[in-house]
This record gives sequence, structure tokens and C-alpha cells, in this order.
Amino acid sequence: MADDAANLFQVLNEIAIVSQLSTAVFEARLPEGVLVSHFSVLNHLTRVGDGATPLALARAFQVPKTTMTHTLSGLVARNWVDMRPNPDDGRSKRVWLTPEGRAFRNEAIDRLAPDLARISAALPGLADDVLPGLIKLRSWLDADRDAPVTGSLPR
Amino acid sequence: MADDAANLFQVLNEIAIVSQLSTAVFEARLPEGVLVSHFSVLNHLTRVGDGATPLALARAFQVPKTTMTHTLSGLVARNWVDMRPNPDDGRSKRVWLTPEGRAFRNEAIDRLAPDLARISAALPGLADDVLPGLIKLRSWLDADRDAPVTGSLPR
DNA sequence: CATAATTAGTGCGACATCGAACCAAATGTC
DNA sequence: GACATTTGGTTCGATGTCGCACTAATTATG
Repeated sequence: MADDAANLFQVLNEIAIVSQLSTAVFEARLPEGVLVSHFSVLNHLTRVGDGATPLALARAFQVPKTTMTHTLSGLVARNWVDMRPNPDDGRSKRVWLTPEGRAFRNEAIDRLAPDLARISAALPGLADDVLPGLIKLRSWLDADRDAPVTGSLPR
Repeated sequence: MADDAANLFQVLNEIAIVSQLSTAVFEARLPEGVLVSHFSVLNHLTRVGDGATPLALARAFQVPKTTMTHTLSGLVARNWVDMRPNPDDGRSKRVWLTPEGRAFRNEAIDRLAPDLARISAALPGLADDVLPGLIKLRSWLDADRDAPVTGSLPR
């Protein structure tokens, strides 16, 4: 109980540090000024398909919409995505990959692959061990975000 | 291999999101303007013992020393720590908890405990499942930071 | 329909993070 | 011992994150 909580606290501590370190590793492989967040959006659009709205992307990455606006502006400035009006909703936009954006994403994967390979070689089976738990934790925190504070009614 | 790397990539993705969400949860429990980093330093000094140098703290949390300077200045401003010269080294300082700092740390733990309890109740056994893997990953990344680069890219 | 309430996106401001440059003290080299 | 190098810490500047407030468009309500 108290022990459980203490262990969980340590889990979150380790997670914070890993997040920090791995971001630094990857960012070091990207061109100056290009952030992991940029790559992540391009990668998401490639895998899931483009045409998503900025808000949908913000939700997918669990960041505030203002943060996504900022990230997308960087992608637009580099001509890696186009933002065009959403025909289904006049308030909204849709985000489309440009050929340059797809190309950069592919290059970036090639640059990042050696690091990923090094890590997974050094820590075999890691993903199998921790991924299910992490997904559970992330899903729970995610669902809890806008859930009632004290377990009362949804609102 | 490629699959391993892809899974690892997903692990790091999940970790980034969990880090983000859990920081937000905890920060919401702290007084306005107090960050998790503040609490973490106080907690560290309480558990490991105070009198550490700023640089030692920076290394413990894997942050640049400038970041630690900034965090410590907030703690000094709130009178939660004292920074006094290090008698063993004239360039250096040592960080000491004040009674107020200890008190705040204890209060904060009480405030955070319900959330930790909720999470561990909702996800029993989580820490046991993921902690060993996370520690391995964190240690490896940590050791790799300033390790000689093994051939892939310059620098 | 008219109007209120909600929703998508952005501008702005506050602030945390972090690299570069800097100073002072310590350590190494001759 | 003099001088170069390294190390602990801070200041400064640039930039990413995110809350608040605003506009425009959509949806709900009467």
C-alpha cells in the first residue's frame, strides 16, 4: 500500500528521466532546430494517414492545442505539411503531408534506427516486458484526465 | 530487429506521454507556481540527506546545471533550502533543507498520496511489472550519454 | 429562425529548460 | 611558483510549452 505508492512514485521518476534522456538522444540525430515533436507528427501522419485536424493531433499526443499550433507552424515553415481548410467544418483545418515532409520523415527514421537498434540490442526483451504496463498506465492517466476528481459523477 | 526497434520506439512514445500526464497530475496538487522539480529536489534531499552540491543534484536528476541553478533559486526564494559555501571547495556550495522545506515536503507527500494510491489501486502490480525494465533502460541511457560513440555518427 | 452555448484555431504572455559565454577557484604541468 | 587547464556556478539569450482570452464557425435551445 504505502509501499505500492512508493514504488509507483519511483516508476514515475524513472519515466521522467527516461523521457528526458531519450528525447535528447533523438534530438541529437535531427537537424538543428528540428524537434522530436516535429518528427512525431510527421510519423503519425504517415502511419495513420494524413488529413487529420490539428485538434485531433493534439489529442493524439496529449498536448494542449496551442502547443500543436506551434509545432505545426514549424512544419509548415519547413514545407513539410500543408494546412488546408476543412471542407466539413469551416472552423477547422486539415493537415496534409508534402512530398518533402514524407521524405524528411523517411530520412529521420534512417538516422534514428541505429540508436534504436543499439538500445534494443543492449536490452533484449525490454519492450515486451514494459510495454503492456506502460500502455495500461498511459491509458488510465489519459482517461483520468478529464474524469471526475473525487470519483463522483461525470460531467 | 526492425520489429524490436519499432516496439522500443513505441515504448519511448508511451513514456513521453506518461511523463507529461503524470507531471500535470502532480503539479495540480502543488501550490501555484511550485513545480514537480521543486518537490523532487526537496524529496531527494530528505531521503538521501542534505548538504549535496548543486552539481551533484543536477547529475542526480539528469538535468543541465543551469536548470538546477534555476530550480534551486526558487527553493531559496521560498526559504525551503539554504545554500551555504562548501568548506571543502571554494567554487562550490552545499544545499541544506530548512525546517520549512522539510515541512513542505511532508505536506506535499500527503497531498500526492491519494493520487498515487488511486493509481496503484487501479493498476495493481504495475510497479513490479515495469520498474525493473525502466531501471535498466534509464541506467543504460544514462551510461550511454557520455560514453564514447561507437562508430555510427560523428561526435 | 434567433440567440445562447460550444468548439476549432490562434495570438499573447508567463515561465521552465537549456546552450553559450563568463568568472572564480582548484588542479595539473613545466 | 607561474601559467594553463579544468571544474562549479551563474548570467544571459533563445526557444518550447502551455494557460488565458479572443474570433469565427457550428450546434443546441427556445
